[in-house]
Amino acid sequence: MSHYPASTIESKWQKRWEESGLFRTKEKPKRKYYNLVMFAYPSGDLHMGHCKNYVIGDAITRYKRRQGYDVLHPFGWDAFGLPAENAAIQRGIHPKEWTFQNIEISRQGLKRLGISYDWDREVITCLPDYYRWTQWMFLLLYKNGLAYRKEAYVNFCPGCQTVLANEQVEEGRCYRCQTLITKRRLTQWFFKITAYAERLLRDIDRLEGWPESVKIMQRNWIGRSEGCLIKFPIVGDDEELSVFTTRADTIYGVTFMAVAPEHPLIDRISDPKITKFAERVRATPDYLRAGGKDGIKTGLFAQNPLTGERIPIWVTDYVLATYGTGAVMGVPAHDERDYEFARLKGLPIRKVIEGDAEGAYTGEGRMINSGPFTGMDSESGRKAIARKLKEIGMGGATVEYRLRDWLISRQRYWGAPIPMIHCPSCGIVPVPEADLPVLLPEGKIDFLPKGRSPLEACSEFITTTCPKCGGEAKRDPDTMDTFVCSSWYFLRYLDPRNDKEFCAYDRAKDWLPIDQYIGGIEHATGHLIYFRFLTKVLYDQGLIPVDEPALNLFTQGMILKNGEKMSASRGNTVPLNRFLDEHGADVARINILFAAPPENDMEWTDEGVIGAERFLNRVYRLVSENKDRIPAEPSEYQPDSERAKELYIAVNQTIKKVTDDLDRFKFNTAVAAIMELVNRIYLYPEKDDPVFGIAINRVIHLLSPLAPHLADELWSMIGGEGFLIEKGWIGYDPDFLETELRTYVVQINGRLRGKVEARKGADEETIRNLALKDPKVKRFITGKEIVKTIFVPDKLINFVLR
RNA sequence: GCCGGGAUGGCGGAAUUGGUAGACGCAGCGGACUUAAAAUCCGCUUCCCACUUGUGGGAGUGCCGGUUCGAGUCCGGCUCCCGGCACCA
Repeated sequence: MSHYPASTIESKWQKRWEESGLFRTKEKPKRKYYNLVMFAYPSGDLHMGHCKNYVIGDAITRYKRRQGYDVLHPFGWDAFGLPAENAAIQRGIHPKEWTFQNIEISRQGLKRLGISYDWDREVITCLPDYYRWTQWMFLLLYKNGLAYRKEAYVNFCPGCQTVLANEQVEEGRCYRCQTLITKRRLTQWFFKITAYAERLLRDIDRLEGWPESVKIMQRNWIGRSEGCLIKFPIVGDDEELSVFTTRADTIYGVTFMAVAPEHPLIDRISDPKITKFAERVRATPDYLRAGGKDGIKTGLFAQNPLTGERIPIWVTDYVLATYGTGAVMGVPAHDERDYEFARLKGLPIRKVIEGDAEGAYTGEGRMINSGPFTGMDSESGRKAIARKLKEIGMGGATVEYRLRDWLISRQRYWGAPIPMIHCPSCGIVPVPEADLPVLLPEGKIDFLPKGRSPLEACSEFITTTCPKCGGEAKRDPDTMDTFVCSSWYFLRYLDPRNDKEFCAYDRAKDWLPIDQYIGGIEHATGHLIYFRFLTKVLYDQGLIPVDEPALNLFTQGMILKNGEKMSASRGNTVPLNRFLDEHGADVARINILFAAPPENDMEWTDEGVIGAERFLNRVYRLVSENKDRIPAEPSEYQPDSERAKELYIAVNQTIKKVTDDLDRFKFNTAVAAIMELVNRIYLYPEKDDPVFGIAINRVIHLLSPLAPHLADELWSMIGGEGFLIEKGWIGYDPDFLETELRTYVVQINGRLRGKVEARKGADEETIRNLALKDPKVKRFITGKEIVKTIFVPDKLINFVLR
């Protein structure tokens, strides 16, 4: 295949773009458009699998620029995190050095792809200039009671030797290394995201430009559940056992109480049999606990607050410590799990809701055996019982969420140190803001993970003085979850060199909210909740003007190779640099945009590359062979022949189609439309007809957001000035969108039987007469009666026969 | 199990509001150019049947049924695939 000189063209234009500062953001936007792609972990082996969101983001940026927006299109690096430390352990290279090498490689790759980032605003989360403000965020949350320390059973990854947030456990495994998660009882820092659960849930309704799937995932993740808190007094004790239930209407059917082995009540029992059982279950990973049913009597009894009945309390392995109160009321007749447990342990089963089912009847119905509530339906029974419980001070209606507080401590080195000091006399003291950043020590560190932070053994870091009393104290040895760094990076782009604030309010006002956010759907219940949370906190503090960060979200699919996600460990990557050497950036871009709708996963194939390359070659040839016939700035045009008019209409239709498609992220059909036009131009016989040159000129324009290097090259070949990104987006001539003559479909009983040509806007009579003249139609109609005629203007006529 | 999303030629996919199913690309077939090949350009290309060989007929968008003059599109029931959650009380 003869190639157009892609690499010459691409390096030439990349150099020119850079020299002219083409992608530098306007300081004061008039018509702002904040276009944000999720920043990246600098992995060092940049391959095609990484490129899809950059290519999409770039196409949108260039298109919006041409529509007259002042676009902010920044990029940065989510630069803290485990792989850097693992590299340090395996290869003896310092995480910082490894990270910066990778950033350099990746940045070059993105430049070679021709992505229009404003590199002046690059942020790198592992630089003190950045993590200083991550630490500042921590202190802000702390001051507002939203960062706190507690002892809890937490997810621990034996592979990474660190604790993890709920969002980082997938099917019982670590999201990074897939090691099975175990539980550990540790004192850790949490962010009180649950305080925002209701707002995070409610405001999902305002995210009109988000994919429905992401919104549903977030709603489920937050997991709002309306129910009732019920206090069961413990017999012979001042304490009560509180439970949460959505089925208060079944309270007369309680035959046992079940508590999680982590429940504080267990600590007060000294029976070694019970303690041993609880310990054993606690040590069992969640994934092994799931589904099982076992338990042991505590010997304690609770009292039903409505009936006064004595009910045995059991420790069980099936009650979750982390949901509700860590205890449930056991209603075997109406809950499958309680039923299973009761059958196993021979506990009584008491029906209190009418209804038939094998095992437990979990539906609603008329209440029976329920004292004064007997005869009510479930729903009114629940209300009445909640009211009653509230009246007697034993509970009442309440709302629970599945969402847990965000555990942000990590026992790793390569992260932002938690800016807290532990003083033997003053307790936990925050580092004064003026002392930020708390710098990560760069001396000799033993990175080998041991379940404790490597920083703990680094005395130059750990030993400090208490800001309050001046006495000797210790720093918190843990670093923050990298999702803390990534929950506010979109703000730093707005004011990246500010050393007084994380971002000046005016800058935030200029640019927020994000107009378009582009990234992977894998962040649906992690990053995309965290960054909404932090936005709300900052908004509540009056620090930014919006309480939702992004109005529109686009989640792109993955690029696959051989049906699998590209990754170095699978050995199925298409390395970026080699591909760019062989085919060029525009071929990569067109292939990515054309092969599948952007929200779908796409398979990277050699055949796809061939198609993209052939197309761009065809365009290049068209322009280079007809340079002198193509005007850079076409003047007013009126077609002077039927043929010319047809092509001119196709040109205008294509402009409209591509414009509409780009507005809706339908890059694949936009490319197809341009291909179609190019095919038509190739078939146009009269090369000296002005419409021929005009059509090619329009192709160059339409291609500019998608294959920008080639477009600028062709633009200069035809004598165009400057860069296409600076030109206004081309419009279409509404007078030439439709052909005068069109094909009307003739149907008989809804089946296609013929076609007739007629003028646009022809009336039913005309079409009917034409249709009835058609010999084929005639044949079908002969001997039958037309009982009804359906006429759709400009489209079809349908005869209903009997 | 629950909650989403999906199923269209040999393949990726298109069809904006119920109105010509299969745009565009790949692969395949045929032709032109060439000493030849590659590249390029042009044409054909859902399946089945018929013959007069370019025309006619039939079937067809996972399966079964419905609504409608007309269904890939709407409704009911199912099958399979993908994603999320998963003892959430």
